[in-house]
Amino acid sequence: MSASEAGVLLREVARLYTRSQRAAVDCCGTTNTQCHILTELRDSGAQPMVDLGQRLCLEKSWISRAVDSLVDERLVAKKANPADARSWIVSLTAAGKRRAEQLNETLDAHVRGLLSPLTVEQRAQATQSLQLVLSALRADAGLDGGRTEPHQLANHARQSRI
Amino acid sequence: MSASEAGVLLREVARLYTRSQRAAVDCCGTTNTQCHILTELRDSGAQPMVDLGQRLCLEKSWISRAVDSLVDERLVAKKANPADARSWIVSLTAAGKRRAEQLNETLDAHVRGLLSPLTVEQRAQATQSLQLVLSALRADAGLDGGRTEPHQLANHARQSRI
DNA sequence: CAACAATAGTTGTTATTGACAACTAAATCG
DNA sequence: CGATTTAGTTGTCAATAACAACTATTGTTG
Repeated sequence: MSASEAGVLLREVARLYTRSQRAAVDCCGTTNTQCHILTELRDSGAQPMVDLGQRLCLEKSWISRAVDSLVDERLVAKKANPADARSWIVSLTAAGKRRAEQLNETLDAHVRGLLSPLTVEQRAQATQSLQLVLSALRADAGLDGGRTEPHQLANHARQSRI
Repeated sequence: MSASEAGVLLREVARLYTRSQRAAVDCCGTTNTQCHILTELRDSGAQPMVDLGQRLCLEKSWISRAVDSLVDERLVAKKANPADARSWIVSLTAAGKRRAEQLNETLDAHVRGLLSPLTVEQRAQATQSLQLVLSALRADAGLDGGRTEPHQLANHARQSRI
């Protein structure tokens, strides 16, 4: 289990889970990222799009379109931000809240099913480890200046123009 | 850390790592999936496309195009299968082998960097857990009849040849 | 052996995820 | 006030992937 296999491991896990998850989410009539936004709004409350983008480490254009699609489905609402006329406050509608709950249950059930072959201890350990990996990924994606490469999300700082 | 958060956890890890990895792989001039195929060929040797698809849990059409793109780059070669005129044996070229090595080193280094904030024990635990999660995902994706949904990849009872 | 079903691979089409660039409008700072 | 930064929108592009329809072979069965 040398560290030299970690690359392949994470890669496979990410790829296969993304696929697996799509099927699970599908059944609620929602796509993966919509689902993310809903969850984020549920957990962090109403917020402008920039915040949403930063929290999810996603680009503003992507957020903009994803949010619009959710607005079309009446799952979220865009309200004018009294503090800044350029920005919208995005929030869950009642239907959005319901959908978010439903999605979360579905996804949790999905993962529970997925990990059901593991023992209780293994599952606990896996959850713990995933948490650590997630923190590391978050740090890499947005919060430090990613030595590996800039990535445009990792900076805000430099990259002013050009 | 109740199990009820596992859904969000895996989801985030998968999403963020996929993104993070793209940047790492990019620098070798290879895309994520090409990278997968190269690694698989390196690890399992020359094989027909069907096998490749089964091993990676990917659809034949996707494999077909991805392999073609690698052939265009002279990283893999398609040779007629003497045992079956319908199929090609896909193998790494010398350049492909080199690229596969390079990619693996790059990805491993990437993950090592990513997980460098963790302690040695945490990393070991994470690797172990990821392995378990991966097995679970593999089982879900292809090898059992996926109670969640069939998924069309779930149907290869035997691996006759090889 | 001929008819037919299954399999390998190709091609066309579609959807999702996401980045980047260019733009508008509003905010902030000197 | 003017220059710059920021929030969001829109357009375009690439990667990832599934599904369906098709060709060509292979395997099976009456």
